[in-house]
Amino acid sequence: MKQPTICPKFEKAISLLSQRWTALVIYQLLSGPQRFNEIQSSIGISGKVLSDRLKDLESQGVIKREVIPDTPVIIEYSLTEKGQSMEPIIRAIENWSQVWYKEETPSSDTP
Amino acid sequence: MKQPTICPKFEKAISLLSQRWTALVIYQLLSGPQRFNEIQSSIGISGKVLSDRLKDLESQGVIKREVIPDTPVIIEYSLTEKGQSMEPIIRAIENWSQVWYKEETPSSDTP
DNA sequence: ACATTAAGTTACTTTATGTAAGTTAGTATA
DNA sequence: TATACTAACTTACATAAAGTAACTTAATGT
Repeated sequence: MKQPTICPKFEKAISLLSQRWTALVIYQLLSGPQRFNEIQSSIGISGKVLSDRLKDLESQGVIKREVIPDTPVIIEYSLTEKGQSMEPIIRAIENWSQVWYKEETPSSDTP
Repeated sequence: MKQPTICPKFEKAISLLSQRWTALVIYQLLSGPQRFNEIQSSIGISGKVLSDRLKDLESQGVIKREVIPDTPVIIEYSLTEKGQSMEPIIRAIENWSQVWYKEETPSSDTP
């Protein structure tokens, strides 16, 4: 028995953002257009899932895929206006995380 | 080869929010303390996963679980200060969704 | 005594994600 | 000319997360 009374637009946005990696991909592209391998190595996602996500985000109009006929061909992903307009969401998350997560000592320099 | 250069605090926040249902649970609790079944039926989540999420969010200090010794006992979930402070994130998502998703005609009243 | 309700839990199935190897096209190097 | 190399993916297979439905427990209510 499902009777979610939640606004369908909001639900769509939530289901987009609560897919794993989606927010990180968008975050990454906020710093400018990037290529497949750049995104992959900077956020540590598997090629398979990144490929899925990029297709998905492209079909939703959040990012665009551009083929640059260099040799060999370069494929560049960037945010559309729709994607760019998600910046406030990402910044809100970033801001919250700075307030609520305390510094750790992840460095194992001194054993 | 993983070398994510992303701020660990931000990553934590993202991994919290990109778990399915997490944002909707928080959204739901923004309108006040609620009981298990209320949350379940309002967002359409399964009991199993809601149970998981509530434990998770509680252990992360985002929500609190309160046992009210009525008869039978009432269990009420509400946002902590940490949880409450996620409101700007949720509102940013809400706002974006209103701008970027156009009205649909989900009603099948007129075939 | 039997049914009902809230708040879960359990067992099992389906879907999503991860891993690693393979593909394709176009050079670059031996 | 043959072998290597790189970017951008795919594919096949393994593991983890989510969904479904039935079950549990404790305390009523009929």
